Parts: sequence; C-alpha cells; structure tokens
Amino acid sequence: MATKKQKINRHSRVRSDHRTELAEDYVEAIADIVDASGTCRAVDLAQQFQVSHVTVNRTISRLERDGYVTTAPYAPIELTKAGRRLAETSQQRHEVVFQFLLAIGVGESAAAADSEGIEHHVSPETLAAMKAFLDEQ
Amino acid sequence: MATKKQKINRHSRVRSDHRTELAEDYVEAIADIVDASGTCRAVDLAQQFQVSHVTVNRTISRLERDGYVTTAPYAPIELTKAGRRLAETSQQRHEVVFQFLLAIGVGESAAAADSEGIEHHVSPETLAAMKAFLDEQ
DNA sequence: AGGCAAATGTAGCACAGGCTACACATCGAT
DNA sequence: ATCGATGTGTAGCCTGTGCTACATTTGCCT
Ligand SMILES: [Mn+2]
Ligand SMILES: [Mn+2]
Ligand SMILES: [Mn+2]
Ligand SMILES: [Mn+2]
Repeated sequence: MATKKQKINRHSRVRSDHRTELAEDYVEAIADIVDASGTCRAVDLAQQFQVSHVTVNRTISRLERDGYVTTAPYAPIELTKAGRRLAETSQQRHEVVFQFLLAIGVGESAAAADSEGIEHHVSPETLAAMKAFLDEQ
Repeated sequence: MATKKQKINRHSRVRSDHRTELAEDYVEAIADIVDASGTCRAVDLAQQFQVSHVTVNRTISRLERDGYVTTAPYAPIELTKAGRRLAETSQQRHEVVFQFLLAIGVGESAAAADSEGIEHHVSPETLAAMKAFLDEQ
C-alpha cells in the first residue's frame, strides 16, 4: 500500500511545533553557552531563559529522556550527537528568520524578539522562500 | 517616578505570546463559525481544532473566566465585546501574515499552516513591516 | 408521544512546564 | 582545613491542555 499522505490539520501542526520548541531553544542555548564559556551549567540556562533552576532541571530531564543531552550529578550539561545536530539546524533556521526580519525593515530588537517565537513555525518551504529573498537582495 | 521601561527577555516574550495564543485562535474560530452558520457549538470547535469536546469545554471555561465568551448549559457559545474585539484584531493580523507569506512565494498550503503559528509572535513593528511590504508590491 | 442519535456535561487521569522552600554538595578564599 | 557563597537536588504545589469513559440532555424522526 502507498504511504498515507496524512493531511495534518493546521492547528495540530502548531501543537506539534510547540512540542519541539523548548528542545530546540535549549540545545541552541547550550551550544551557545558551551561555545562562549567552555561548559554549560544549569544556572546559565536559568539566567538565559529567566526561569528557576528547578524548571531547568525538569526540562533537562526531558531532554535527556529524549536523547538530546547527557547529565551527571553536579556535572555540566553535554549535548549528544543528536543534540548537536538539532542545535545546528535550529541555529541556522533561527539566523535566517532573524536576518529576514531585518531585511524587510524590522529593527534589531523586535527582530530578535519575534524571531525567537517565529522560528519554530517556519516550514522548510517558508525557510526556502526567506533564503531566496535574502539572496535576491 | 518615570514608568519603568521593563526590558523583557525574549524567551519570556515567547512564553507570554503562548499564553494568549489559544484565546486568539478560539475567538477567531468562534467568529468564523458564527459568520458561517449562525451559531457556534462546542462540537464545531472540536472539529476545527481536532481535539476532544472535553478539551474544548475546559478551554471555553478559561475563555469565559477571562471575559472573552459567555456560555450557558447546552447553549451556543457567544463572544463578549472583548471577545469580538480580540477576534477582529487576531483575524486582521492573521490575514496580513498569510498574505505576506504568499507574497514572498510560499504556497497556499504551507502559508496557511505556517501563518497559524507565526501570527502569535508577530509584534506590531513586524506587522507594520509586513503591511508595508504588501503595499509596495 | 417515544425513542434514538448527537451534543453536552462530569469524573478522573496524564504530562508539560511553571513556582517556592528546603536540603545537600562543591569550590574558592582565607 | 574550614567556612560561606554558590550551585544543585528534591519535595510538593499549581495551571494549562490533552485524553477516555460514562452520564445526562436535547432535538429530531417516526
Ligand atoms: Mn525560539
Ligand atoms: Mn489564527
Ligand atoms: Mn494561530
Ligand atoms: Mn509558538
């Protein structure tokens, strides 16, 4: 039988986007922090996301469960191979969205804020359109 | 004392966007359904959002608590003045985002899907930039 | 009027992702 | 070496948003 072309409802798509959103932002942040300071600790993430360290702990537990990070008591947080891969693609997509907003005339500050949410809802097709727009400039 | 210019962290902004997201989509859907068929029942929303009618009930309860709708047992769902106002602005913003995606070359189907998530993260500044882009076309 | 299908309501469950309060571990400075 | 600050862990709470199972109400058809 042919692969069922499952026509996903658009609201279901948004809910699905949101399920992967925190993972994308966390691995992105972890990669950034590791690049900047060598290691990533829970406090760094609490600072970055403006949440309590407890919330970071619980989120990191889910990321570990899902195979994106490894942890050990009192040790820094490390990305797995899958985590690094997700961080890489997320960073690239985020950057395209950010540059695109700048390109259509949005200011630095609004572009930074808006792209943080928008990035997770940009399909490959829309991402390609944004890239094409940036190239044409 | 001067009003404190509270510099909101970008991740906090995204969390805040998400808190109003369901309300925006629901009042938008309710307004659409009322326009199309006269009244809006819970089943219509369950169909629209592809969730159970129980989930709709609980969401509608929160909307009522927050002053966007009124309900009575076994009666259709009605928007309050605040609900209609929110629906109006949400619809307009949604439409701008949708048309903007079409304008940069995204296909109908991806534009419909992506705009459903993106709309909630578009600041007034970015919305204005999108409108300006559409006008220049 | 009676009965059946559909809509609605309610009870009870799960998980994500927030929080405070408190306990314990680590590490640098003295 | 020890002490205090900082970081980390754990317990227990909350709300939002999803579900299934079951009870009740409504409304339409015969
Ligand atoms: Mn983000
Ligand atoms: Mn919408
Ligand atoms: Mn939406
Ligand atoms: Mn979102």
